[in-house]
Amino acid sequence: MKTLEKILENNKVKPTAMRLLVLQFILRKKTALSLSQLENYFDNADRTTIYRTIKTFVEKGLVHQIDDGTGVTKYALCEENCECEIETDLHLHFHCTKCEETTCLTEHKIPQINLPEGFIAENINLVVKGICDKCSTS
Amino acid sequence: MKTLEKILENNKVKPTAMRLLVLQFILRKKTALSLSQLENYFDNADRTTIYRTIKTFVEKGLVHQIDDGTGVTKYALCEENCECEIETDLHLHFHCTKCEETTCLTEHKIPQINLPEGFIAENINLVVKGICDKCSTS
DNA sequence: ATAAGTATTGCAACAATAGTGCATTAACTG
DNA sequence: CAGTTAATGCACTATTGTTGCAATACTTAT
Repeated sequence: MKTLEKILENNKVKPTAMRLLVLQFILRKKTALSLSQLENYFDNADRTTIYRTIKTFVEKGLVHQIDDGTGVTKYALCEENCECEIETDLHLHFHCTKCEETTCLTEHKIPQINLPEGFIAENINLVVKGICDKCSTS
Repeated sequence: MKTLEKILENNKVKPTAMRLLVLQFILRKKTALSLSQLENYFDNADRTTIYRTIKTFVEKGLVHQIDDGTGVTKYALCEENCECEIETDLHLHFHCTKCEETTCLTEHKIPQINLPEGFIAENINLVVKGICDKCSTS
């Protein structure tokens, strides 16, 4: 069990108070979260600080950015040794239309995609929308 | 060769001047386009009218909406008898990072995706980013 | 310990996109 | 032609994402 400080230091991010709080919040949440969720939670903190905190986390490879098709960028913790940017490691994301939560399905890699002649793939984003496990059983 | 009016009428959209112009523009473009592209092209037309025109087209199944990961919604013509909303008909979209155009790869269907227990898929969005055929050969 | 430099934070803006409410105009129907 | 319905234009508003700059806090060399 690593401390929050350790996690930040391992990713070469200086552990400031705000960063520790944001990291703690992300760690607790199982699903991906948006900037506005963070803003609401830390309602006495500055919007810009949260924005830049999360940007730092993304740059340093602590969290990855998710475009789940809602028009709002979501963020979720990277797995250890996660190589989000490498094509073969790309997993798919699930957005529940009922609870509106976005989940990383890290075990579900994106299948091989064939493109027409001349098209060169650099990055793939696959988002499935529907009802998540929690919502389908309740 | 259908007239513009016919296309609109077939989709139960009243053919107004603006709608005909917008449809003509969409038909000419091979790639998906954004609202701001339409706004720039019809620079003397009202933004709201264009906005509502395209919304009408989406509702009536004339065009489909594409989330290409740029944060800006794109629109492209549906194929004849296109059933965009039906899972089996979903094709993938390609966004070129060089020319920034988004293309429908209608021939490339989305492969079967396996989800964990309890997850129910309703819709799938697959966007590949990279270099398109035109940009890779020039 | 202190001065100088660097990193972080907070505040105030701005821009783009998406969307709504309402009045006006155009089109359609009896 | 009057009355109704649909479409348009204008004026806003909200949200998200983003930047510039000043104020603080943190580090490091002297």
